[in-house]
Amino acid sequence: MARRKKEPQSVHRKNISSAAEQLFFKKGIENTSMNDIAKEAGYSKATLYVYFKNKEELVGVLVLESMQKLYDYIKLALEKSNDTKERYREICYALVKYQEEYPFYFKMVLEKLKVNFESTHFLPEEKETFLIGERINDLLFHFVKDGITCGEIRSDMEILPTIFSFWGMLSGLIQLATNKEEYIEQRMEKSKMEFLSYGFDMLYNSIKMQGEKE
Amino acid sequence: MARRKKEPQSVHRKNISSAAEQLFFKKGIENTSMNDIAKEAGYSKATLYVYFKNKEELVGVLVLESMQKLYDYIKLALEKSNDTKERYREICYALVKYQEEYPFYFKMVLEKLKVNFESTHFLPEEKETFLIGERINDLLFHFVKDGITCGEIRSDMEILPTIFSFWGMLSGLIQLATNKEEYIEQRMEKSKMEFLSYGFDMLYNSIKMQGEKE
Amino acid sequence: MARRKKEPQSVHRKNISSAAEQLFFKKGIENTSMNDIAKEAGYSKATLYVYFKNKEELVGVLVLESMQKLYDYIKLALEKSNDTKERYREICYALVKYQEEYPFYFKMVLEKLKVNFESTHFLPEEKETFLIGERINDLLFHFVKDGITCGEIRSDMEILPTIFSFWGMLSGLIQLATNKEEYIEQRMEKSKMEFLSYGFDMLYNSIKMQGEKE
Amino acid sequence: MARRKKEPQSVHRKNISSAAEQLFFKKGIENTSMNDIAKEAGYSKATLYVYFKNKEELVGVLVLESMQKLYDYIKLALEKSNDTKERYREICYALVKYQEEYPFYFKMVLEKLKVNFESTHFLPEEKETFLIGERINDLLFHFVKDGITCGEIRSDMEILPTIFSFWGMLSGLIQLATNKEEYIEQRMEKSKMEFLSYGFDMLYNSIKMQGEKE
DNA sequence: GATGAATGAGGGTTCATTCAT
DNA sequence: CATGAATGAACCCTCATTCAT
Repeated sequence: MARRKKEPQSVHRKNISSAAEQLFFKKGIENTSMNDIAKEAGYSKATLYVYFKNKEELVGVLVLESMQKLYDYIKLALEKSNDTKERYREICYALVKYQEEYPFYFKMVLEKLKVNFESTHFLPEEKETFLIGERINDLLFHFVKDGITCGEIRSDMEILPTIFSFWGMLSGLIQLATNKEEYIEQRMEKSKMEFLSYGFDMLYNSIKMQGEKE
Repeated sequence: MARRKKEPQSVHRKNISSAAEQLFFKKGIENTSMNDIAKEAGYSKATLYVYFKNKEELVGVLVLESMQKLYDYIKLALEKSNDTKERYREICYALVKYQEEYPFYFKMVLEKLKVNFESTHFLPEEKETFLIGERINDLLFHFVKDGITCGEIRSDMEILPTIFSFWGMLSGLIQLATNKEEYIEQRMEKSKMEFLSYGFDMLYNSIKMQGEKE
Repeated sequence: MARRKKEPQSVHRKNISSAAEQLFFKKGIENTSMNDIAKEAGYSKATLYVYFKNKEELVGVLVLESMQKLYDYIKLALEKSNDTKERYREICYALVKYQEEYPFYFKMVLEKLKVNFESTHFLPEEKETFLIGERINDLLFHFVKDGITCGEIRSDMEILPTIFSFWGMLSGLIQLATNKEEYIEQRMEKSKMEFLSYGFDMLYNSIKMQGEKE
Repeated sequence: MARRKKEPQSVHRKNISSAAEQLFFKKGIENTSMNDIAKEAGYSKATLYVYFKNKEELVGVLVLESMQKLYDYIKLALEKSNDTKERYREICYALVKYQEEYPFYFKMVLEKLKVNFESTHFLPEEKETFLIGERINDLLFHFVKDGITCGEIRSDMEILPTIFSFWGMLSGLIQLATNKEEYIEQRMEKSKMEFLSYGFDMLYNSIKMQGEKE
């Protein structure tokens, strides 16, 4: 078999992680074996272990990448407008986009990633993932704060619990919309996006300064 | 080994599914092998396949059973009060209780329910359970409708999308609260239940008739 | 593939352990894979794990068996005569026979079997193995004691250290004779057994009551 | 990475074998991978194969080196005294020291030396080491002969078989003492060295000229 | 000469499932 | 009907070794 050209490490890591990503997307993480990934990437199984310590690290890197992307999406969303409601919507759409690109990571963010402060054996990726998570929180924190400052969001909100509630609710909503898309279309005659819009708007009411006209 | 007394199929199915349920709760579905279940139930591994086509079907039946329980919880919750807000809260607590008892099914409800109900062969006495999801929807439908009728819920809500949004959001919220319990406690100095209460209340605002004082 | 007839468990265990024994004999324990054993025994690899928890247990059982055999050999050796020297020789021959049948266990007895009193996770086999070891010690203890009593062995010997020294020395001698057989034949013009006899006799002098004529 | 300065082969071989030796000592031969060695030595894995045909050869060279050291130890031991018993003891201690420094090589010497010296390609400066085993034998040969000459060792001994028997017995004894150290301490209330002394002395009796008072 | 890159072959182990009895 | 017995296929991972550059 022809030996590979000398390319920077990163290229191979990218090749592998891209293959993995695709398969994870198609079949889920658990149902994707290192064998599958190797085949998809065009490497031998053993080679995978040259570039990644193990499957966990591979997943970790992918999660990290996805969170970075999520951060970018949200940052961009916030820059699109100064209007709070507008910005809120953009964030929601950012989340939808994110979950369409990284459906399993989306799930993981909700499930697995139990942040373990004590755990001493953080993988480097986990540490970074955690930090990006915090930065995303910051972004949202300021978004809510600004909204309160300019009188568009109720002033009696506690910011942190609000952010977290939104996290949980929005991701739950998006996930349900995705998984039950067909059912929704049949029963409500709404497309997934229409349904989501409805849900997003509904949720916004819960924080909107009362008396304000939409 | 002495042959088992001839007992109705349903008894064996129950024995097996009960054992499975216990193990699923303790170790999760993926980490419970058919072997484990057989041992716990006191049957031979092969016998499991007499009563269930495969692991998937076994899971399917359990999911259904859990939904029956959820139905009961919600029904009970609605009977506790006539006040809409009160009833809403009771529903939320019912969901929390349900997810604590059946954490994995809860997850599955949100995920693409892999269990293929069509191909599962139910016993006659199990068949009726099949429509359980719809009955839960009915319950909620009437709850919202009643709330609108008596002026406690905004009249411009579309009931079905509202119900579904709540499903997604509440389950997302509960799941996040469960998985990030520790984090929440450290960052917000709120217990899981306090955090959830905050979230539940927040969400209620989104459907509450405006102008109403809480 | 034709299903096996229903035979008692023990038959299969025996089949497997026999195959393993043969392979261990030919290639050593480390170089024998579960795959090899399965093939040799005519079972599938997975079947091995039906009858043995893992490779370690398989080895453990074989070691136990071999020690049982060693015990039998020594017991028999001691019954062959009343003369101390004669009995000593028989013991030596028993050891030779044992090492020819179980060369790798012989090695293990010297190396691996660090008796670990503290270790709580004794495999059952390990416990039994340990006990058989003790019984073998008993046998030898009485042999030496008897020899002293009837004035054929020096009375100033400390029995336990003597036994242990003999264990180490005899096994070392036998092992060397086995591994260097060719070399011995070329350089000394002695067969392995002749060489061993020389060594055995030499060692006997070290405990023989002085002044006694051989 | 900067290419290495051009240094004589022997330097690289030494670097590599030193690294290997350290690791072998720490983790055993089997548990030390070529990867480990490369890292420890600061070379690339592939480079190891420039200087050594394979792992086996690397081990072979190390074994040889260790035998050189053993030779030195024994030579030194013999020079310490003129008294036969004294010299015998020093030899024993030399062996103990050797086995503590090179535990695995010690084992290999007793086992069927798998290292194929014939097919190993030695550097010129390593070639001379090849006959080291014979030279050790010579040393011992003269020791016994001298002992006989001065009437301290029984004159009816055959020298070569005696030497070999000692080899086997002493190494067996030392190995057992090492592996069963804990057991010995508990059962005999002797330290490893005390036990060994007892065994060494016992064995000496077997060659000592009778009638001699110790 | 030195190495980065790659891999074939194999390690032990688990598990859902099947089938003759 | 119930099961003991058996297995194929897969799992993640490791390692000594090779070869083009």
